[in-house]
Amino acid sequence: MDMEKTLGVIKKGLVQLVSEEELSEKLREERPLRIKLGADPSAPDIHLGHTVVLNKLRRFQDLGHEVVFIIGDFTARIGDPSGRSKTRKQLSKAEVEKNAETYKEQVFKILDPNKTEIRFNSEWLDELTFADVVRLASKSTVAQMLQRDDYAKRYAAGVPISLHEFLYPLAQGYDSVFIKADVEVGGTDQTFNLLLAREIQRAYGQEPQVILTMPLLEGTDARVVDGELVGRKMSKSLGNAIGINEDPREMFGKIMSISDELMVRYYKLLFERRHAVIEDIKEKVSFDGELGGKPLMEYKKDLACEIVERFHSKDKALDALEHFTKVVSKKMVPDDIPITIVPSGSLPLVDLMHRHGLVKSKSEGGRLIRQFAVKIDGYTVLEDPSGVELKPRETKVITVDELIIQPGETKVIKVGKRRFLKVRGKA
RNA sequence: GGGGAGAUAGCGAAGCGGCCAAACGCACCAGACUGUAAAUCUGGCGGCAUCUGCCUUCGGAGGUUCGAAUCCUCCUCUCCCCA
Repeated sequence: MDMEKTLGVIKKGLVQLVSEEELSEKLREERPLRIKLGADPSAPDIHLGHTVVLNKLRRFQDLGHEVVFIIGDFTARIGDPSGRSKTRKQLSKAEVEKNAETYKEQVFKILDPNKTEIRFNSEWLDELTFADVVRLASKSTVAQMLQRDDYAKRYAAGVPISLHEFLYPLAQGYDSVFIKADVEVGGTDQTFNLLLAREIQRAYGQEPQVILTMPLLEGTDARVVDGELVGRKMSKSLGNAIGINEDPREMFGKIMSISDELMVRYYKLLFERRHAVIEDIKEKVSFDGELGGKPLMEYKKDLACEIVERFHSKDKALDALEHFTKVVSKKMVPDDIPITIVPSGSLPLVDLMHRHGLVKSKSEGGRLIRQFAVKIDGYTVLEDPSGVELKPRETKVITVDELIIQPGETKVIKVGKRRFLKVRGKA
């Protein structure tokens, strides 16, 4: 493959490249480059946001380069402050090890294991003496550290920054020195760390790594405000992430709940080759979803199917699609709810819901019944119809305090849209 | 070393002796509506009991009071200013 083409593949979809000249230089050496990827094992679930970077690494592997995957077991014990408003908690050694295992297993859903070298940074960071650390720290300044956005913000807002947090980017830079990284890829939130690593490498007499930053994938809660897509980055702790190991149906549902504009973004960042589709959808989004041909929702279903298929299987994707259509679109009861055997006779309903995890507390159960959120076999349950004015509704209404169930009889209790319990009376 | 400010439910933030299980916003849950588990609107959002009852909660430990998130003492932690 010629240089132009190779650069084209590498440059696709990235935000920043420092620098193209250095990269061409390295590529011309015609050796497998060492591409660094750092991972913090404090959040062991890889989500769609991570896959943007991982896909880029895979491209490098396909071009014959090797990925050095550094599990930051040492740095996890320090805590990475990236994009945080608070100091992260520190992990114990045992937790880190367990998380690292989970990480590896997931990362190879995308990366080629034969071209991946896995290292733990405690291997070299544990060896540093205090004098070494002081020397490393002298390579940077406080003013430099405060350039980093999240430090600056926290400092300005009076949110504490522990001194040890300044050591994190330094340690990460030292990782690059130790493994002799040629290239490092990260999200745009890592820009500071990536750049600092170049400085550190220089200070240690090494050729600085080329850095590539990828766009951050917005979380599922991103919305359009004044025509602009705004949203925080996908992150497990913000609760807006879709994990690649998540239950296929759950995954599917989460994708279906994203806004139309975000769908375009996902198509773009997760499936970089599908420009035609994107243009097609974009046009529809701007026309409010009704521009002949395929309805927008179908595109969203396609996206959901593709994503589920990528991380699970075609069968799982089809199952998730069917489940969604059934439960969400048609509001039907799924036919594969596990059956719970309960004593036959008369059972207090709220108790029953509580005991089998449909509601967090009995108080919540009572509230939900009052809000007409509980149905039994399709009939809405009313707590006390005598005092309540019945609104006309499509489903029939029954009054239940006690659920009466005969031996061998089966009933389905539904709470809200997607909490189900199938009970069968004990024979 | 000196001076000042602060710690409230998942988060942010009011309250500053009884009307406080504690305003409001976010998140979350439900209902309506929808192509959608989106947006919007409405309601809910400590637990147990269930016709206005009880128990746990406002950094921690004591104390004052008929009564404290609110006052006092000590402790722990944080921020700011000066040196």
